[in-house]
Amino acid sequence: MESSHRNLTQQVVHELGRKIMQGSYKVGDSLPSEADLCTQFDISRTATREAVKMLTAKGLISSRPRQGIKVVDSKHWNLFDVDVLNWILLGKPDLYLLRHFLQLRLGIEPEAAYLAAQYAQEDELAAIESALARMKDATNGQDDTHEADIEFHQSVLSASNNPFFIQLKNFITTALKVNIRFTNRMIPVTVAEYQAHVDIFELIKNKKPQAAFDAAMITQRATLAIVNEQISVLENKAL
Amino acid sequence: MESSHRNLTQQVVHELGRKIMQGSYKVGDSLPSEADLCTQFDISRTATREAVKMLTAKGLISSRPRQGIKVVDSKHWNLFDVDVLNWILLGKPDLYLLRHFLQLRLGIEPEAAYLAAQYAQEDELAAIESALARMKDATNGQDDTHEADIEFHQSVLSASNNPFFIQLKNFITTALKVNIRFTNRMIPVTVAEYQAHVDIFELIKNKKPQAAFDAAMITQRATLAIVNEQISVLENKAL
DNA sequence: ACAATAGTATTTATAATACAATTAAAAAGG
DNA sequence: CCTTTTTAATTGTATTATAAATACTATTGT
Repeated sequence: MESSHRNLTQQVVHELGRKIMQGSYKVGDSLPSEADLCTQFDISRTATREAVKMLTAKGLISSRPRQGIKVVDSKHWNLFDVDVLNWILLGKPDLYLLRHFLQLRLGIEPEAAYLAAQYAQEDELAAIESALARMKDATNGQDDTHEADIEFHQSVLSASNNPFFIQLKNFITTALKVNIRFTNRMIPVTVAEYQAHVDIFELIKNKKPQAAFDAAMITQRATLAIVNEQISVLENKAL
Repeated sequence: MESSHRNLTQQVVHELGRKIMQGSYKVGDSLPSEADLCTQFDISRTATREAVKMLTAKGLISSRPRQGIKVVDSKHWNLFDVDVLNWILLGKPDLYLLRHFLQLRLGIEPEAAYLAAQYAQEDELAAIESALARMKDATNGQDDTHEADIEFHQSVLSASNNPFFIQLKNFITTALKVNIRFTNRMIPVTVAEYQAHVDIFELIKNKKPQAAFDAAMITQRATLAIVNEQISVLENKAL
């Protein structure tokens, strides 16, 4: 038990949530009944039921008398919930999932840059700049590459001053982590990548929404194109 | 009680969730203790605790011994949860909220159209076309204007074949409903609006991703510009 | 044989009670 | 004044009992 600092309910939520998102329990499958879960986890019905309710609240399962506890259709899953996203990450993300993440990032991030260029306050600009400084250090191996990258994208979302974009920080963070799994480079951020980020920041700072949008869009489309290419190579090999 | 068909826990979840999103309980405020909630709703601790756990799972509250039950910072709220969105709708959405909704729609919908143009299957195209037919009927007063509009936007998201975009159907639906509150026209869809939707559909059907993206983007930017104008009129009046 | 009805058993829903664990705040001690 | 200890408030967990919902089965009437 690496996570005994959390209470019983939370541990069970985590365990069951993980299994559902990993596919151990598939859509339509029944989970063990309350009684069985109690014995399996060796906990009271109280804790079990509270865990079931939390997973129900996240849209993963339903629970009705006589029918039992079932995994509901994935269209009901709250994919933007921070826990659900982490459980996705604990699974085995494939290239198709990475593509899905990138496709939505393509929708969100250029527009976030646009809004940041319109609405960013001084302190929010400073936060982006601070992330950039960490990225520069990372090119010299003095800071963590991936963390700095994540911080940059998060700070742009914050600067949008839109609560919906801010809520999507979880999503973007997870998307970046999935990306890291695949690129899997231990090498530092390249100078070119760093410069692309600096360019976006400058456009935000100088209040050029459309230019910031375009700059973000171009780099995102390029990344997506690479993944699309990888997928078609893979699919041609499979024939 | 208009909603006694739901079980006790769900009723309490709804009641408390609504109050939080309406601002009756503000960020940082304490909710009544478990014991007080039991007496207020005249239910057992079991039902109360399960409701608290569900709201915790949706990121609205935290619950710790001695500290009690508190509304957490709004950046933790799962704003894309279908219940949370409905509670937002039950509040008093203002123009700023409408703008926030439109800003994210601007990110999502053009890209959804782009993906639909790439990946839509026959049946998904048929679904979009069916929504368009309802919109056309609506221009003649033979169908509900707003429902048909919502169906159109939902069917485009479905056609993206991306689970994240599909999950955002709740969000878009709520955004459209908020929009309806403000435009508040009982008049049928205008021919121009209908034609704009037809154009996007044609571009999706003919697999022109970039053109579909641009067409969706243009209409969305126009809508947002109107709201921005309304807000600046309002703010100038307030001086 | 078939359909409608009633009965049965399984599972979750709710309640009530007891005690444990946590922790913020008060009290005690230096 | 600062640190430590105690206290009390609140949630966390367990147990037991009963109610409600509902899928399945059996019965009954035609």
